[in-house]
Amino acid sequence: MICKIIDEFDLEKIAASGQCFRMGRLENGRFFVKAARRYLELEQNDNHITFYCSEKQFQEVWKDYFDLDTDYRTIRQSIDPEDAYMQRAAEMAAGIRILKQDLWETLITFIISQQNNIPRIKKCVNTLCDRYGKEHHCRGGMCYRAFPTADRLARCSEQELREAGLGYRARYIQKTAQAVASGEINLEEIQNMPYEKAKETLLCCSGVGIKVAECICLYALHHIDAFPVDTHIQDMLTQHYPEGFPFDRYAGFAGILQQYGFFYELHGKA
DNA sequence: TGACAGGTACATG
DNA sequence: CATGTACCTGTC
Repeated sequence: MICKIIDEFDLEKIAASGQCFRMGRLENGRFFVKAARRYLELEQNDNHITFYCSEKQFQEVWKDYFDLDTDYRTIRQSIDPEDAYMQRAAEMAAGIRILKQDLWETLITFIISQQNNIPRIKKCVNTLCDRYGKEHHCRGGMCYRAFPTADRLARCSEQELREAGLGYRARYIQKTAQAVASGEINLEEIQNMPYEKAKETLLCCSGVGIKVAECICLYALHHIDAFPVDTHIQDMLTQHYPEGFPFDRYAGFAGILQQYGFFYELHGKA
């Protein structure tokens, strides 16, 4: 285990931010994160964060995953002082990070997210992992399941996926898994594309529309100009930005502000 | 009880 | 191209 001092980092908020669906709190107060085929536990005391992994794994995996090289305090400070709504939202949501998640896992989980709520999204994702994910063992005997591969999901029938609780999204996931497994959609190429090109390519996947494509660009590819508009963000835009959101003013970090707004809209404005 | 939940595909005008 | 509608399923 290793300890780091990290500013603007809040595990509770990140777990509830709706970017990832396999992160949560354990009974002993620690948090766990399952990402692609990895598993991590961590603990927070103010800005002291304990990572239960090696320094090597922290450097190679988690530093990047949690976007620890980005200065979120400076970003918050660069919000327009006149923009009272965003000031409020960002203060309330401070500590959230834009994660850099596995592209394949993000693609599937955000197809699942459509017309869906967070508890059920989590349930669906866990069911997929339990049924089709490879089993891994940690030191200490604890075991967990990785997110299933495209090849594995491509071998599932639509009916099988429906029985995993996916509903009408089963067909989308079956087709998208097929497209990725066959190479028709090349995720490695998408990793290297600029934002607009990546978005356009993702839109070719069944079940991926503009909103989901932007979520994938933001939460997996780290294109922080991506700005997914869901029902909550639509409410925010209607109520607080009737003249239009100032994308020019916030160029280069609009996606982070979207995340602050989303969290603020979703988790009470008290 | 029906609307709604972090939308999308597909059919029309 | 813009608008309308069906769609799994659990929850309030």
